[in-house]
Amino acid sequence: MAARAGGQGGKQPTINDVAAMAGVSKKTVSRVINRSEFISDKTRKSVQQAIETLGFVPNPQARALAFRRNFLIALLHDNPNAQTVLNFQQGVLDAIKDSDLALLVRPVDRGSDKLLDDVRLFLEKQRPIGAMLLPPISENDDLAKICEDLGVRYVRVGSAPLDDARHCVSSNDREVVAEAVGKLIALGHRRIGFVRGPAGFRSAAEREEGFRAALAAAGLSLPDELYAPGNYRYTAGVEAGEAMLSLEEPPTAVFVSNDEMAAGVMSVAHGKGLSVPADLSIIGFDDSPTATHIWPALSTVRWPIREMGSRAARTLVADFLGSGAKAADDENPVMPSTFIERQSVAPPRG
Amino acid sequence: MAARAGGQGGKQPTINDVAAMAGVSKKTVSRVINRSEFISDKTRKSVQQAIETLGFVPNPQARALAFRRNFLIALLHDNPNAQTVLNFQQGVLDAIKDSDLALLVRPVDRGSDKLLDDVRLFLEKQRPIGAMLLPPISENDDLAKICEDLGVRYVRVGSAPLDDARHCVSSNDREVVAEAVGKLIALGHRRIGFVRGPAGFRSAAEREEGFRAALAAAGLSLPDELYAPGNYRYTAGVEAGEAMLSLEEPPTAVFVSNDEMAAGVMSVAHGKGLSVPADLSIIGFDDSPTATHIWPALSTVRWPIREMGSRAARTLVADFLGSGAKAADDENPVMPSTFIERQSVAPPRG
DNA sequence: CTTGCTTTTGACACCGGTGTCTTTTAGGAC
DNA sequence: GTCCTAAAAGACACCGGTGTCAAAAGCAAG
Repeated sequence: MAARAGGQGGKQPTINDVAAMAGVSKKTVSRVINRSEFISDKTRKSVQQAIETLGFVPNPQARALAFRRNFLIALLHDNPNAQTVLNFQQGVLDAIKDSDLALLVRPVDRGSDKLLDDVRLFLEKQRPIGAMLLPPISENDDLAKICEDLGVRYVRVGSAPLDDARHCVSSNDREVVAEAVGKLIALGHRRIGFVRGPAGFRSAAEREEGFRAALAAAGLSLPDELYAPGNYRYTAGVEAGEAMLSLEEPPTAVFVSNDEMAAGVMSVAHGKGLSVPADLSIIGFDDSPTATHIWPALSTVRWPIREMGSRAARTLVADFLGSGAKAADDENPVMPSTFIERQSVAPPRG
Repeated sequence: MAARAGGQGGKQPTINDVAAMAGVSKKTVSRVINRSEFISDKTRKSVQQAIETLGFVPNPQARALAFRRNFLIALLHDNPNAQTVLNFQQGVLDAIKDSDLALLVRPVDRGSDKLLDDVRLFLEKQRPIGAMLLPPISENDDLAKICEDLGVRYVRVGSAPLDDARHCVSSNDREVVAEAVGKLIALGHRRIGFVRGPAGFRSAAEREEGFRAALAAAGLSLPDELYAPGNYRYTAGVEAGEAMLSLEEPPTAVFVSNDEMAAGVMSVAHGKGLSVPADLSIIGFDDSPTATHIWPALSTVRWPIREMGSRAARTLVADFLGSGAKAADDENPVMPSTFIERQSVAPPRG
């Protein structure tokens, strides 16, 4: 009973059915499907008519076999953060929902020494038309090279340009961080702490550079005790907060490299009876849901990850469809991050 | 240059290469790949040897075409919450990472009147071996029926059993909520507010029933002003909090149907200068990252979504592999949620 | 050494499309 | 009307596997 229900005979119509109905060869139908230009309008119309009538949908597996390419986009990530991945996914799906592409998700383990082999095998098997690399694995040049070798288009997502425009979508973390920190300085803050992201992450480095640039521009320095390492996790924020807020002369403001760690710093402040923002101003990064869920709502930098997802997908699709589609080159691959002011920033006391 | 790099001749070995090397027919190789039992040990070994030597990996597209089935698992969801979806994904991936299945993600729009057609078309095209339905769309019986019709195995995920054990993985929200609320009562709370999830969500109904059961067991009633509708979003929590905490006689504790809304209620409390938990105890649901990011850390019910993902995937795989694999039936399809005590609960004042 | 099974293996068509190359058709020039 | 060329359509192999059914091989019994 199962799998045999439905229309006439219970099977999907195939290209042969369409060909028979339109009175042409299957190759001609194939040409219509693939929008070949060597076809007369008359034939095209009658074939389209038949396709319509039968409700024909080309079988993707067969096409994949013949094309030696699957109509899929692969998303490779090492889950830096659930929200980031899902927002990105959402952006990708926004972009491909009207194409007949589907999204294949593949988490990988950047720590594994089999990383490269895993990815290569995965791409060889699935043969997607394109792959998207999320940070931090987007920073791995070997992965990009594998894609190149395998003829899989790819786009790398990062906090700063990682590759040429065809292969990269990035944000401008550095500038925006500098801008945000500039505002703290303008408010009168002089002792400003910094909590860094994990070593080896380009985003962490970019944010640090933005931070330092802002200090430098104002002639301020960053004492060692106001600099904390971190790993983008809540607990690192807690540790950094505990260290800095126990100082004899604690900072009046902190820039924290992501929202999750910022939440950790804020918890410590609350725990010590400090008022945010009156006693301590905090700025985070990402504009994750956490930023608005905590109290007071966190001033942060909105990272346009969903838009980057759409953009990355459009780049792949345009590239795949060839010159016909609007080339991606005329779009700027740098998507602006923006500083969002909420309630966690105020002038320093006194 | 691209796509032609690599080993000898630059192409993947095919089943024919293996057959030639082992001196058998391709059908025999196919039998080895598919673990057919009608094969002599001697032949099997020599074929496996050849497969090994050549590094042969069967082409999934070709198999999909011949099998009329893709080696994919589809995840259908209507993004109830990013964290939920991603955790579930993670669970699925834990379970399938050693099989040669891949995960296809498909968000759908439950509001759309084309929902059923969309899903049907998607499944007809992709022909995954199985599909997983996340709440709230898992509650839609028509979707399950479509899977059934198309011969796609499916698993529905929910807050209570939605289907028979082969087709469902669920948690026991009701009991655990009752348990959690029971603890509030045991601490001495008598005026306990409730913030509900969206209408039409089974999880919302289950949690409400658990809540009411706990009150009933203690002989307490739920006055109208302590009952707030909600939609699982932060802002709904804020609204509910504003309404309840402006009452002349505000509740001393609230059970909120998810963490995100609980964060909203907590913000309002902070804004009104109320201390949590001294003035107001709050319990949430989900154990999302938000629960630990806010201050004070939220007591909540941990919803085992990742485990449910693994379990759902294992059910599909076992079903697919047939009787050979451990049948799913001997596992209990109800995964226990657990109450987690953190800092947002205390006895009522005075 | 046959005979009669059962177990293994192979030949060949087929899944549903696309690539290549050939043939047919359509048009324009003469 | 004939010839030539470009555009359109078709024939057929092929992508890399699996299903079906027939043939070959293995083996116990006669």
